[in-house]
Amino acid sequence: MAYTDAITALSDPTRRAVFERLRAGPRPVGEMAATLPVSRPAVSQHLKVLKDAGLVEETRHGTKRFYSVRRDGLDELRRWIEGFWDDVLAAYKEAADDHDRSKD
Amino acid sequence: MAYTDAITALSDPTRRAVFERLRAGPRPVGEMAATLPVSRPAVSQHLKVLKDAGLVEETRHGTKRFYSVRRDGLDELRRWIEGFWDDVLAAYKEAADDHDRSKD
DNA sequence: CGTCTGTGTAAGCCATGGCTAACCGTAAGC
DNA sequence: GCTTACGGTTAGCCATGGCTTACACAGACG
Repeated sequence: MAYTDAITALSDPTRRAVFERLRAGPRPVGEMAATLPVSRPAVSQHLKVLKDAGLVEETRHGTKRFYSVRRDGLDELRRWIEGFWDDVLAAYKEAADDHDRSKD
Repeated sequence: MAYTDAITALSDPTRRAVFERLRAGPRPVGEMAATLPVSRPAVSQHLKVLKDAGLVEETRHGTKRFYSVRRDGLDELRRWIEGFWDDVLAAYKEAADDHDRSKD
């Protein structure tokens, strides 16, 4: 059920903004909070949710903590969508075949 | 910003359950509500959200309304994840390269 | 036309959860 | 050992939104 945690975590706009900050690589909390319209504790809370959802991981360097995207977490979500996508295409194709047969 | 609507719509468990019912093809509202733990109006409301998010489309047959997955909507979400995924891999590779260079 | 079937809509209740402010813990630098 | 920098945690407030019940509406059928 991990992909559901990922979707839930990414449903919040602020949390997506936090996550987007990690697109290009690891970032410390304070740096991200400085470019966001919410307080640092809020960012910290969002990072906790992202971490619990398996989308993010933490690396400590002294008193700083760098957060980065956890690729396995993102990949689970990716695979769910691919699977859904495949099923939808298959159902669509099957419906088209049925329609073709009905025309005989 | 359409993929954000898709993620927001899919963040609710019940709404995901509704959406999953459409994996294998079009379904009328009542049939879906019968296999879900919520009332029919609730399902109707969820379908409205999914429709507004571009994830679902409606086809009327007499008094019945068949809902089906709208492929364009799902594809937008798919592409966002693919793009994010590519960026993360690129950032990871770049970091590895930097690390290699620093070892000279 | 009446009625039954299938569904959307409106009002109101209540739980979830995101935000801030205040506080606590820990590593670094002197 | 103080102080400062960097962040996680808690308490409490308030908006969002999902659910049900009651109502409205359109097409099929006699």
